[in-house]
Amino acid sequence: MSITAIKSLASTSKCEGMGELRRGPWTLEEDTLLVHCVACHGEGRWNLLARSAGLKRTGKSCRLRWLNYLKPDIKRGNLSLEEQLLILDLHSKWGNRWSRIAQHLPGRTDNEIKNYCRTRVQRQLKAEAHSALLREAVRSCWAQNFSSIPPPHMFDEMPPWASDELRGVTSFVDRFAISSGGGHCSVNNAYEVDPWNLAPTSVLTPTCFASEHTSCSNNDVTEHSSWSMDESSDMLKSYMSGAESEVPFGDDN
DNA sequence: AACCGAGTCAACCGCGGGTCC
DNA sequence: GGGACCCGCGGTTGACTCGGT
Repeated sequence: MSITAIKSLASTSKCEGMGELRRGPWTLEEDTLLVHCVACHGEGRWNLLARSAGLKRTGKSCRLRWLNYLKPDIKRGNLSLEEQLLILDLHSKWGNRWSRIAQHLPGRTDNEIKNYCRTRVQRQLKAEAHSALLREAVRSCWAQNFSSIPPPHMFDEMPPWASDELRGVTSFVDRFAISSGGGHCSVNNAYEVDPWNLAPTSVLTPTCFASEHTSCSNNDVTEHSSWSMDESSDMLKSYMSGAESEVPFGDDN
């Protein structure tokens, strides 16, 4: 297709009246036109480039389209584990400096990394909400079965006065949370699948404890795919009685 | 088959910094 | 010095897809 033909297409497609700027998704014709113009004139001077190409787009829009989608060395597809770990690492160092992080991941754009992290953060927040749900459910379970022992803060930050017994239960809850994470994921294989799942509160299944029957399972307890509320409280009781080994899952760490 | 909610991702917006006149 | 313009960054939006019901 000649450049004239492309220009003609771009100027007539869905755009009435000269001077009106097009918005929304880019058409194939616009993409082709932009690629051609960048090949001729190079990157930069985006407003000028947009005008000279006859594109009814802002320079900004052209730049974004080129950098995030049309540039030849853009990588497509899922992020590899190495890339995910690198993002995790760099994000912990630099925070939301997406472009800076992107510089260390050849072929990945800041937009892509930003979207990736946002998705993870949302997932994390949800998981934390689920975690709160679990804590509340266990709290309620506790209230029914261990009413003689005050439960109020046992799943929050441990107060100085907390007994070793209470600390032990917190440990139990934490281990439960980790072990039940991601449906069928132990901590180890969750890490292999997705390093962001390493955060201890990020791996709860939503239905754990929240419904009448739990649906927790993990690699260590394949035989225990369904625990009732009673069974859960039994587990708490046996744990409290010092029979830690009876808790039906091992230490994933 | 239709609907709905969650997840994904391309694109837009606002702002700040740099440069040029 | 300051106004206009350009560029890049990070935040946000909205369309689309897909899986579950």
